[in-house]
Amino acid sequence: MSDVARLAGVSIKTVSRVVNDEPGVHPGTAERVLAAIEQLGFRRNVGARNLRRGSSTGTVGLILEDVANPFYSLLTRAVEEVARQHGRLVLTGSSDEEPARERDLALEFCARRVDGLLIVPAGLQHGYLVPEMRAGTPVVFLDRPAGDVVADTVLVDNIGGTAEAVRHLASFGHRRVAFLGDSPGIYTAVERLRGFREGCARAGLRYDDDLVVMGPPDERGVAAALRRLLSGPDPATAVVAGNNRITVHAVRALAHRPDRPALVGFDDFELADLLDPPVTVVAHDTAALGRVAAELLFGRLDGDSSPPRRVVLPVRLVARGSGEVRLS
Amino acid sequence: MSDVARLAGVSIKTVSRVVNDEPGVHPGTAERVLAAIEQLGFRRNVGARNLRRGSSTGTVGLILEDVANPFYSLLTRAVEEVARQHGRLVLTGSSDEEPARERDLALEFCARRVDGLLIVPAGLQHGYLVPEMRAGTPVVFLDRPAGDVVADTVLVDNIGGTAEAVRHLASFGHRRVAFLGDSPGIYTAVERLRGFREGCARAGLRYDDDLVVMGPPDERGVAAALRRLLSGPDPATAVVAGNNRITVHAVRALAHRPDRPALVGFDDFELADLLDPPVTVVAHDTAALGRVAAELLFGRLDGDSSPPRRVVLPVRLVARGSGEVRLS
DNA sequence: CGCCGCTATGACAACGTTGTCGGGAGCCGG
DNA sequence: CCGGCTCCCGACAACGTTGTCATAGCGGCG
Repeated sequence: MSDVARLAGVSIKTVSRVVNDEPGVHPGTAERVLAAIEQLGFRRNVGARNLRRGSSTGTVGLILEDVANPFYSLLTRAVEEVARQHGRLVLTGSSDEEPARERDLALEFCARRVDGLLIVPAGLQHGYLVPEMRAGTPVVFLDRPAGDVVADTVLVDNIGGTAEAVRHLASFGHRRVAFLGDSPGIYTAVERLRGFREGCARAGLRYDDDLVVMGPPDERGVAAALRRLLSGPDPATAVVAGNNRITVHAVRALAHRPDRPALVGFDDFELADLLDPPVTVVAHDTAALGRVAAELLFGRLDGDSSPPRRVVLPVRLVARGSGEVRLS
Repeated sequence: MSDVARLAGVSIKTVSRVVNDEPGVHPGTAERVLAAIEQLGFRRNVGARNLRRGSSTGTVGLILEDVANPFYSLLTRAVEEVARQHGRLVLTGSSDEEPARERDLALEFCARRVDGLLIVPAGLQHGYLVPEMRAGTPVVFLDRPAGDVVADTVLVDNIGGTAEAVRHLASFGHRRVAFLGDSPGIYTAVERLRGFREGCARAGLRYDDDLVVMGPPDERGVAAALRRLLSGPDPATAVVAGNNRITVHAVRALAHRPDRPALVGFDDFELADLLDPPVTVVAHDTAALGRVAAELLFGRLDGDSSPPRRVVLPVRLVARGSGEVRLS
């Protein structure tokens, strides 16, 4: 900036005025300054500006499990869009479901003075955020609530969704319905399992521990679980898959089996309608999840200081075929 | 920081020393300072630190077309991973294929003094980056080269890939092969069209303008194009789809047609193997694209000042069924 | 006992920017 | 001719941090 000032023959304060479109600069002077800026390729240092003004850094942080997962990438895009409307940039980070990594990312973001944080929690301990929140950084949790801090939270109707999936399957005559869930450390996995039990109870199915498998959604694990669930004297005739990864792995594992069970997946996914059979899912508006969370965050940044809100977005069962297998 | 100093009964400089693990602080003093830091929830302001030290901001910028597209989200994840290994955070932004938006994002990133930029170019003019690059911000272009600046670039073998797709289809007897490409303003679309023509020439097929449709990859457009290509007196019997979006839309449009053409898509995508028929694609290592680009960038940051490199990653045809329809 | 050197600490300036304030030049009216 | 006003502009401090340098205290050694 001082280079620009020297070249234009003015003080740096005048350069600052021009850069900020402040009034009270002679047009001719402004022109000289702009020419100097152009010539030197000057770009204002936003960091220094924020330091001096004590103002917003114009960034928000987004922490999720894995951007490569289409569910989260949709969410990322939605957040980015709202951020753009509010003139903010987005710092993203994948936690890989590791609480320590989530924590490191969040604290790094805070050290960079993000205006706010959007977090898909990887664990249940978020006390580390308390000082930051007290210092004025709003935090919104997405998809899962935090274990031990009160803050805005946006969820989908996990319980209602899986319960509905069970009801749907039971209405086609299934009595042996299995549940394939993510690791029991994950909130949504536990909630969906709860919904599953609730659905069983309502449909008058006997809940059977042997029909539940919880674990990380890798291809081999899902395939092995399915082999077990579909064998034995009293095999499952229908499966509820607990999230998009598990559903996809299940579809792949079942592709060449003659005795395919009925299948309903949680989370919609691209091409579900083109598989054979098309996959019935409990769908929700993923983009809305991100959008609502981001809008809550920006509401806080705009001064909304009402008590923390918990928003639960509805789900709906999309019947496509894989879940409508009538038990003979 | 001065609050911490006051509480610990030391000067801010000593606090700074403690925060930075500098030697020469009495253990007892350090302990008092750490206690004060803990009590006040103090977190160092990285912005101020970078300002003073004139050092790296510890962030890199990534600009691509749309994170929600699985191709780009894979790429994002790969970049993030490399960045993490180098202790950097990633600022992301979607350009939506609009040059102005790409430019705004890039300049915002530069104003925030990112250490480097990774860009999937949305247009052909990148002169706006010259001052930044001269000022020392390394830039690496991914997936497409920049129009008018020389910089590191990582591409996939677009020409070889489509040429191979045509060769493959021709080997099954197809003579009327169509090409469905993205908008002609996009580098990869043009390159892949070139590869298509080259493939036609090598396979002894007559190149026919009527068999080429270029345009934005929306569902309706792709469906309409396919209707046209597959009708008339001399319809196409095989189709090369120019990218993952187009392939997916094509699969959907063709799903319920009796006269399905053979299909080869560019870019692999999840579930391609489970569709009916499984989709033959020209695959490449998307994560490697991001990884190599990011590594090039960090190489520059580590002082590599060799001439700009252009890396072209190989592709390979994955035959799954949709492309192996022998013409009767 | 005086000087050296080492340890632990603080005062100060500077990073790039902007808010505050003060002042010079020009103009007007009295 | 002078007071006051407006228009432009610059000097200076401050944001939170760290590099440089100075210094007080203290033990050891000749």
